[in-house]
Amino acid sequence: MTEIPATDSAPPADVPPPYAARLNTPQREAVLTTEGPVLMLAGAGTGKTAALTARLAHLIAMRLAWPSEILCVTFTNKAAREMRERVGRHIGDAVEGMPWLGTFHSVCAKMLRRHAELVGLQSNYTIIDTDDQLRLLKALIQDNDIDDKRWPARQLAGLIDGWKNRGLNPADLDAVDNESYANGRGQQMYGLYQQRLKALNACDFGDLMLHMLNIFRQHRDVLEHYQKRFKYILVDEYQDTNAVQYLWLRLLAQERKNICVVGDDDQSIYSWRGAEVANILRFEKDFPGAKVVKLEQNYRSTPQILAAASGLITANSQRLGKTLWTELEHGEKVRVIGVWDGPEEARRVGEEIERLEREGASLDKVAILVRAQYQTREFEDRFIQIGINYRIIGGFRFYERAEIRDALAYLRVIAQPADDLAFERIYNQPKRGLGSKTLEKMYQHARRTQMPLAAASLDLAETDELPARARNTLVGLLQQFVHWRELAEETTPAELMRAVLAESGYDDMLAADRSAESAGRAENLSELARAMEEYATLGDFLEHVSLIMDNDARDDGEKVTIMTMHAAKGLEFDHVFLPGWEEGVFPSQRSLDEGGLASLEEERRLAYVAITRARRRCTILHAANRRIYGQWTSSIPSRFVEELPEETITSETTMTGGASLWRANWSENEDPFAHVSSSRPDRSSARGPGWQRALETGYDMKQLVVKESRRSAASFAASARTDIAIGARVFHDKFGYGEVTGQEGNKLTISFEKAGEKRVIDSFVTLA
DNA sequence: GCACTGGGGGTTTTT
DNA sequence: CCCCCAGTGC
Repeated sequence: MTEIPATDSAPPADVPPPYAARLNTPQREAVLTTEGPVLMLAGAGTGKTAALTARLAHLIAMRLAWPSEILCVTFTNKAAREMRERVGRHIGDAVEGMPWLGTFHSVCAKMLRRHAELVGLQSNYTIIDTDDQLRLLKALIQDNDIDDKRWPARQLAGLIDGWKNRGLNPADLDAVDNESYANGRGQQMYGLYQQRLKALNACDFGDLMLHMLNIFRQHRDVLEHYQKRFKYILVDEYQDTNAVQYLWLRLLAQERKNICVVGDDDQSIYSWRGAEVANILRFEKDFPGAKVVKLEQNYRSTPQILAAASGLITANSQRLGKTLWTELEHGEKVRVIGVWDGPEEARRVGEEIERLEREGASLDKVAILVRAQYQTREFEDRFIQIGINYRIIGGFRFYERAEIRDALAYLRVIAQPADDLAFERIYNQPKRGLGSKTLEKMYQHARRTQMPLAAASLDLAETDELPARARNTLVGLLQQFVHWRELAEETTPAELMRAVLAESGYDDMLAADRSAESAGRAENLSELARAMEEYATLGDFLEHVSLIMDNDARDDGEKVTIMTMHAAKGLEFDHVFLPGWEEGVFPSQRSLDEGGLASLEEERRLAYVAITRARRRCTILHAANRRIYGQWTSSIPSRFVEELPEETITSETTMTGGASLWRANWSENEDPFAHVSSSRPDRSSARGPGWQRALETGYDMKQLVVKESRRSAASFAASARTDIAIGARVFHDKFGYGEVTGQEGNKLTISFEKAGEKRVIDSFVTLA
């Protein structure tokens, strides 16, 4: 995160308290304006975390509130952790007494433990994750004879999440919402889902907020209690709040109005999961007389990087408007590099990183930020090949791994015998010969008797409903659970888990598994046990696990970070590489197809976030050809490249422009593309003289780019080869011989003799 | 109950 | 192209 600035132009009036000493004027204003609503508009890298933590320290140091009387909410555990750490540096151990510093969800979970009965739950309710949610919904969909092919559980889960994000209970849905699932069964299914959760004494992530909002709305006494308690409210990343969070905050802040929100409308990149930029845009209306403080001095990036990002974002229409500036000395311009294709892009980035290494840069300070997860692959392949250490953030998180979820499921059943979802997950894991037939009977019985699944199973095992083998197995398993429950009373959670893994046969299963992953799985489980050491009770641990799903990979050595732009928000790196700036990749095809202008503007904000992660150097790349889902597609540079102010960038290319220019400069028989489809690791030797000439004369990419990208897809088709027609027999380096069955611009559909039907770029084939 | 095969689908991600 | 799931066959 942003460092506190070392210099400050404004002289302090008195001797400032230590927490305010290094703040600039607007930062200090945001810290010292304790009473009334404050909107802190903090641009990227302007020290908002410093200001926020100083404000917390100030409130406590001035005795305006006890730590326990301050509500401070963030979005991620990481942000909460960092805040706690930094506040701790100012106020010392008192930070331990800040029970209400946390994520929206953890704060709500804590409140809900106290008031669970008001929404029909017990205080030891389970928080289920997406996986459980999907399994539950799937069962409900099938029970209600809805075709889950046409109406997948994923979709319903998405809709329900969306409704909860908007603060809507089943009864609040309008006709349109209701129609959006299975021809008017949205409301019904949402209602059934909520009932089922209640029966399981469980809630999903969305419920944590929604239940508390419902409680605040229906129980004035509870609301007033918290309104009185929280003398000051601080909210980080306010531009990311969704409707339910907004409503929740507004209720809490209504009484005292001492609410300080921090955010940057230009960094709002989560609207697709319910965040509403409008919340920050209308703060002044919601809280009349709000003090607005703008943090505009950037301490992170060079003027060039800042200017490039600022120039880009001005293309957006809906902005509060800020002008970032910096006192940092000039650095390098943002580099824009055009390459031929994806593999070359990865090679190029690899070379650049090796160069940085030679210059003494730490790999920890280098990041590759991509639009979508699939883009990471190319870099991973390349880095393995040339031996650059890297880490990929995202993808599967620790607690989402199957073995971890299995282990947790055992613990959940031990802690809460009524946790059907957990029991269903492990009743036959490791394999005990209990299958779907048995499960069906278990469920039947559970439904009839209104018992939890585990209890019903025990009951069932005492009848002749099940074959003897299944009966014995089931009884044995349930007896183990009785034993483990006793064990839980007398041992630590970590010890308990080790015992469970050993006694359940899970360890044996992994040991017997000869697959490549099994060793890693066992390793993950011991890591889990290690993580459990710090918890005193099983309940404590389970609560933390369900809320803290992050895994900050252990740091072993310097590594280049590869991650999505979304995941990079709030981080900074000396050197940032931004590959894949092509129409359809970034901005993503989907944002272009759906969502209209708003969605495009969100992509642009994402570009802004991405560029502003860079402290020293920022390199943007785009490729002329990319393989997407196995199909080669020619691509034009992203419109965002054009929108970068010309004076802030330098452009270079390893080609003389787009594919069409190649063709203009080169006769077919010299086949300038030969090197592309070759799999030789070093292709430089395959570059024709024209390639070299192109590099030597240094074509001005910028101009070529503009010309190229202003073309419509249709005009691109004009550059298609005229020597190939449907029915032509052609040869392709990779796919062999085939017959052209379709032609669309420069893309051919070819029925290959061996490889089947493929879509390829015309320049990749020769007439046979 | 388990191994294989074919079809479908595939942004961004936190809690 | 690759992964996941569902459905089929043993």
